[in-house]
Amino acid sequence: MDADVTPELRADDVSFGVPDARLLRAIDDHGSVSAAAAGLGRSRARATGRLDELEAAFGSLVERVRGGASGGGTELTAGAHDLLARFARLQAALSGVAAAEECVLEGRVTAVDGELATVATPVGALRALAPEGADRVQLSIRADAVTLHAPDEAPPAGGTSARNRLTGSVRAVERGESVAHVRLVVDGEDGQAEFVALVTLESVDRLGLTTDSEVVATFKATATRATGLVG
Amino acid sequence: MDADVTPELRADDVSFGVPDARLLRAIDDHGSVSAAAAGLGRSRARATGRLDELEAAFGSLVERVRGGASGGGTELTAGAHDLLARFARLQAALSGVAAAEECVLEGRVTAVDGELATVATPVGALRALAPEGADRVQLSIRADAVTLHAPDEAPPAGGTSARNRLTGSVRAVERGESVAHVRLVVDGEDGQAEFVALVTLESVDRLGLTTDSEVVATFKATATRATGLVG
DNA sequence: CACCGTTGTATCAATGACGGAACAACGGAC
DNA sequence: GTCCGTTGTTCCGTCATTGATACAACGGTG
Repeated sequence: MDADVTPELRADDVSFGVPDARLLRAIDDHGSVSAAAAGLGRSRARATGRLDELEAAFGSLVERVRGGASGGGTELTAGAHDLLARFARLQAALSGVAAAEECVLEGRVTAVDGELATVATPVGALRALAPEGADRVQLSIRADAVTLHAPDEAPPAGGTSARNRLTGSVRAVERGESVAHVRLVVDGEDGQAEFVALVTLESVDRLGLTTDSEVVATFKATATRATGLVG
Repeated sequence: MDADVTPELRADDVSFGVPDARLLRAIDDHGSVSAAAAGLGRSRARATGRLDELEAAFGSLVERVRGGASGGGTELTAGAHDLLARFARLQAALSGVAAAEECVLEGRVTAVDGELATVATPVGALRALAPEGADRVQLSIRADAVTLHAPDEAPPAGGTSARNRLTGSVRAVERGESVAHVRLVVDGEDGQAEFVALVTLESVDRLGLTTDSEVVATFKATATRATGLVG
């Protein structure tokens, strides 16, 4: 089972999505709507109409010329480049999240302050963003949100904005080409949990992480999400 | 302009999305496909067919009974509950990312090691995950990925897996109900950048953050995304 | 037995999205 | 003037998706 995500940027009830980004990029490559549409296997009339629709919501995206030495053509505006850049950032961020490994913990909400909740879990009380009214929840802590520290150099609680902090031991270091998944075992009074952190190989080496190493893991409350559990 | 996201879980070329989650939840609420479909304004025949399709890909999701004291009915299996829980986690994580403020920096890739790149930016060299072949890039650093530290208590570079570290000063603290956006100004040799971190009010108070406070910001290379720039 | 309310199954019609096709117009080049 | 390759605009036919509808079957209840 894989997670997939379809990103969209919305303005005035019009959504800019993957096919739209493809169209703009093809226009940039070919210099015309005709060639772009043909290259994408789309009808030119539809592509033109879509550009009109997008422009009505997002502002000027293309400059179209009919006639001339080359017969005419279409170029992207700076606004289109900005929109494409923003879309690319969103897509990269969302794809990264969809692909990330996570540690899932069940827990009970014991205190609430606005959207922030304190959740009792097998490995202790953790802070997370939670929906209103949730009681029994699951916490998701993604591998790219977990920072690892050498135990004697971990930041003191009062000196950092990372509100969650656990001590555990390394169960495995799975090295990739330039990053590694570090799997931790954290023991608590009410149980045990396995965490995973995605860190650079440089961090693995600098921290001297190997099986059975002791390590401190920190992660932000504002990057930790709780969702309600039913059934 | 708002970012929107459509999450999906995929298995065997079948995608489980928002309408599917709605259907399962309605079945759980009503105890029958008939009532669920009616409540959602969908055709029962289609809902039944969709369940068949989803079960073929994701395994048993419902137990259906025809006849009986109540005429029959349908209940969710444990597998369905697990699927819904996973979908909820994915949706929460993606929605959080789509809604997060970001700091965007333009830069140039100066070194590459697998998917990890070193990028020269106005505020110095930063580490990020980058697509292959990118030269001129934009870095996106989300507010929920930035950890703030008191300058005298920031973790030393060798003792933490957070590979990016900058010193800046607080320009503004925008307090919400339980979390705050802390805006930082970071000066570099080649320019200046404004960062934003999303932290709890507790962190603001513990770190004593106020306008002009000096602060150290750290963020992981594996949570920092670079995307190519054109045009 | 009839009735109830559900599930199992099949069919029909409507709708929206889409590509294909075609005519008109433009501004250079020859 | 003709030709070229583009844009501007309109219309047609196809296809996938969907809700509505209807008959059959089930297992209790009275």
